[in-house]
Amino acid sequence: MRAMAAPGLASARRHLRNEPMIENRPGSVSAELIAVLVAVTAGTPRVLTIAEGTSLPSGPLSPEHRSLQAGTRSWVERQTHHPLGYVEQLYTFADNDRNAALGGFGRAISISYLALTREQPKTLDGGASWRNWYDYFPWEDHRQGADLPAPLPAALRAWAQAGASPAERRARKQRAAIAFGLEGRRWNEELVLQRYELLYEAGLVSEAARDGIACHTTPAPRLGHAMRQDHRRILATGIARLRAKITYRPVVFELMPPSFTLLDLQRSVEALAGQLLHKQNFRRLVEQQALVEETGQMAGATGGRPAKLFRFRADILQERAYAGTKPPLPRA
Amino acid sequence: MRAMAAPGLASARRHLRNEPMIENRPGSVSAELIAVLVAVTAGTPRVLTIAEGTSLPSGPLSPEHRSLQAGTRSWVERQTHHPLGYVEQLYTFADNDRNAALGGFGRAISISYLALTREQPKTLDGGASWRNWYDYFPWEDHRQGADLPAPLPAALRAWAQAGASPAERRARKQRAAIAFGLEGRRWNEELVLQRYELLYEAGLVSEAARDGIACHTTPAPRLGHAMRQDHRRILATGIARLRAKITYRPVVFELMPPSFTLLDLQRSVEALAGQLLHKQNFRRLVEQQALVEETGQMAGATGGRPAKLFRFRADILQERAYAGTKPPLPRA
DNA sequence: CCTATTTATGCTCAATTTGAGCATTACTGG
DNA sequence: CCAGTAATGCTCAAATTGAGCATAAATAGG
Repeated sequence: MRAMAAPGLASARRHLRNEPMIENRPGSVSAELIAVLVAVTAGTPRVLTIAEGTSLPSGPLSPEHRSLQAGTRSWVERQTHHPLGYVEQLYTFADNDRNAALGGFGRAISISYLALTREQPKTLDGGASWRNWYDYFPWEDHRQGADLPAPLPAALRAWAQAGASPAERRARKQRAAIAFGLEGRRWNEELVLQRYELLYEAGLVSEAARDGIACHTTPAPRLGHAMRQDHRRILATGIARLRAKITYRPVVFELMPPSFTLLDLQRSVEALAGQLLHKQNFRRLVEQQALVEETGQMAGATGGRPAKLFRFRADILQERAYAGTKPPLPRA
Repeated sequence: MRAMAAPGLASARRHLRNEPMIENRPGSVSAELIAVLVAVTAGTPRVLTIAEGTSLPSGPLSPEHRSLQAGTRSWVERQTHHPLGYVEQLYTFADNDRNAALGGFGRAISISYLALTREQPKTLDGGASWRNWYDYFPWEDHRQGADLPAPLPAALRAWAQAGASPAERRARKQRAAIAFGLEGRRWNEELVLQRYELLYEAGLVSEAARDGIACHTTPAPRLGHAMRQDHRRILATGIARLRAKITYRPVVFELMPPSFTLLDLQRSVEALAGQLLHKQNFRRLVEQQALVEETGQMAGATGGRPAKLFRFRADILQERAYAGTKPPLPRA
């Protein structure tokens, strides 16, 4: 054991002494940047895709990029022709399966970013399109009733029953209950990734079939639109991160137009969270946090009493973006 | 603009069609894994270092690693000779400055991980050592009074005053106030990275001097121990993440021995948070969350009334680790 | 044995925060 | 004028949080 420890430390120290590594370039990989670019348009959360909605936009990391974030920013801006408001690193994946895809050039690393914008008309390059993210995750939208898509409850039961041992069956059952808010538990909108991964393991999404994972329901349900590689998993990661983020940091603002009504703002938050919020409490929260101020103008035809228009307060926003807000923005 | 957009999309699509990229291997980098390995021993939060405490352990990503996390796990375990409880990806950095350090092999990517363990006696390889993390961030420990290290308040004022324009001076002042809880604001223990970055920009840490950043205080204070490259920034990222995490996920448990008193547990949380907690409220929280159960035994000489020993409840723990806890664990 | 000291543990209380709902106001379209 | 639809103002009870008082059970020293 002791002897085995040496190589790791040794090469770490070589780094530190600025000596180049000779031994066949260990750690050499190719790197690509993948973006989960989100906008909310007309109350629908949308994500930028390419290849008929089957891929997230991605591009190789290039030497001229000053930094990873700058790289992401630069080529996403090239594609969408407008600046990104908010960019945040999501996760880094290394996929051994991609060796083949890269012509034997060693392993590939994908560094994914979450970015927020407003959708601009007619700026997309051919092939790119905005898609409702609930096309990929229909079970995540609880704005119209909390019912899961039809085949899900039975399919989850079948999966739990297919466990090899009683202990595994119990564990599966509990896991499904937590993830999907079954058995009297409440739905937790932040468990997007956990739900996707469970469905993958249970063979209920096409990617699982593609990767040779069995399903215990016939005919096998294939929930939501599939994506190539693990892009849907990355999208799930992005959605989960965004849902968590809006509860403690005022990032919704990046998704809103310069002025908006409080209901507009609420609808956007609801679109992201996939859940409806209590209107009066939402207002109370927003107002008490003093994140917005009246523009003095009123919104046109809302269908009822006209609403005041608001804008964000730049000063407060900066502070909150930096330090976060104490009281959460939404809450089921 | 349109024309420029093509390359990004084109190479993204090439990925998707499984075509190898020819053009001089764009995106080829070397990758290393860096670990922020944390333990809490005798009420002190400690981090594993190498090279006399000036570096975090790091090693190249190697082809035999199944995944990034497995890679981190494997060589950290080799060095410390015991299994890691919890491993979580922290952040991925690409540093152009490292080109030289790698002998012109192109850019280097560092993928950092946060890992939690208990310190085991005598298992370290030569050169590695556990260090109190407050050696690197003395301003982060508020357990004995909330006073900042002596030169800080004046140095922060000097930095704010050195802003080029009135607007910049105001912005700097506000930023310092938010980060360090000045001007009647409360200290936010999660802003570890923001504070380190501010001190770096203000020239108040050695790394800034190394990188040629000016300081507006003489003699220039050099707060805390320095580390090589950007390892101190990575450590700050890890501490910030851990401080945030313990408020909504029961990760402290990875740092505790099999049985412990409630005060032991509280001291560990306090060590991480850098702040003291109200004892009775801490108990109330832990008990109400039902995360622990009595072992039936009592702790020996505590100096006063003997305390009950507790252990974690495996069942609840699993669930919480998966879904998170609603009520936060500590709270200033 | 008695006392001061130290820590564990049980319990109370007021201030906030949260979740939910009622009531009123101000528009639009018949 | 009336019905329908939102916006907006307010109230209320439950739950959570922050702080402190009181008591119990040990140890060390006289």
